[in-house]
Amino acid sequence: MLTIGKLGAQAGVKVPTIRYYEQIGLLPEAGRSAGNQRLYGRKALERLAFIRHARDLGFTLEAIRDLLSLSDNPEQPCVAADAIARAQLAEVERRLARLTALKAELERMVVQCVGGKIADCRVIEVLGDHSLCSTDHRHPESESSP
Amino acid sequence: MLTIGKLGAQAGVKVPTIRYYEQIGLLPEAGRSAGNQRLYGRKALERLAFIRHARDLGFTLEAIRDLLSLSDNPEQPCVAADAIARAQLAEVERRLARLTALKAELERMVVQCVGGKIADCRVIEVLGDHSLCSTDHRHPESESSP
DNA sequence: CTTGAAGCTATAGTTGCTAGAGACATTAGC
DNA sequence: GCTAATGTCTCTAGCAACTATAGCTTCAAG
Repeated sequence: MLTIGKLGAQAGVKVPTIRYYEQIGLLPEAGRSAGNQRLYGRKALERLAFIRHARDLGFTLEAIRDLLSLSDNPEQPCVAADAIARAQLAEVERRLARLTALKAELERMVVQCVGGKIADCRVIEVLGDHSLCSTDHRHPESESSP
Repeated sequence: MLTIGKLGAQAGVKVPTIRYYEQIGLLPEAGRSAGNQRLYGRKALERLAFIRHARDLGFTLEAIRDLLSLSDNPEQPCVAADAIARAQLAEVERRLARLTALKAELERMVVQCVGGKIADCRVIEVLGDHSLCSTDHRHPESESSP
């Protein structure tokens, strides 16, 4: 049996994060020791490693919740899991495209900066005037995690 | 003079977001009409467009705060602005590298899925066992906005 | 003059954690 | 056996960067 600290160390997840996952129902409530400390077995470790790995791959907690409930029913068809993974892949591809455009624009910006006064600075100037941009990097369509 | 709605429409920023920017001090407090409604001039529009553009390029509000105060002092040297832009470029490049690795892993995952039962699903299996991965996509080093 | 859109304030919710306070449990060294 | 150092407990609040809601007032068109 593992205490929460050992579990976290083995799975690569911080202790408060584990408690948070329990709180939102991603992990089942752990058994407790005589002194009220959480104790975990191998199954909990596997489940937490699954979550950690999926987070590393950028899945949201909501998607992970679905994937976990799928993995809890091994007899069901796997189309749903496949769909979640494909959606995540599509999301990653959209972000890649967007970041590539941003990179190009930022490069243009810093390359043009010749290092004089702010009044002559291309960085400030370009930020103030979108028409100086080459690509259309508007409409952020959510850039967030991850 | 523009009402907050017109300003938002012109700059491509939602009305509550403008009020939020004012609240956190990114925009100065706007003048008010007789009926206590905010009124904006050309300068406010330029400043908001600057913010919007920088957000589109992924700068944090904190970085934008710095860029704005730089642009308010046009006689200062522009190294600071350049540094902020370069830092943002480096950040974008790190995210690109990471997303590229994620994309490869996700592709491997979905390609291997043959569509049977969950018990045989590669997606679930790979998520449960990191050693099945080809790349080391661990240590997220903050994937967040944008 | 009325109606509907747009504005106002203030508060709470989102995602995925992270940090802190103050109290109890466990373990290592002596 | 004792003490000190960790580790764990609960609870609350905070982060970014907004978004949404409620309940009100003001404005512009017909």
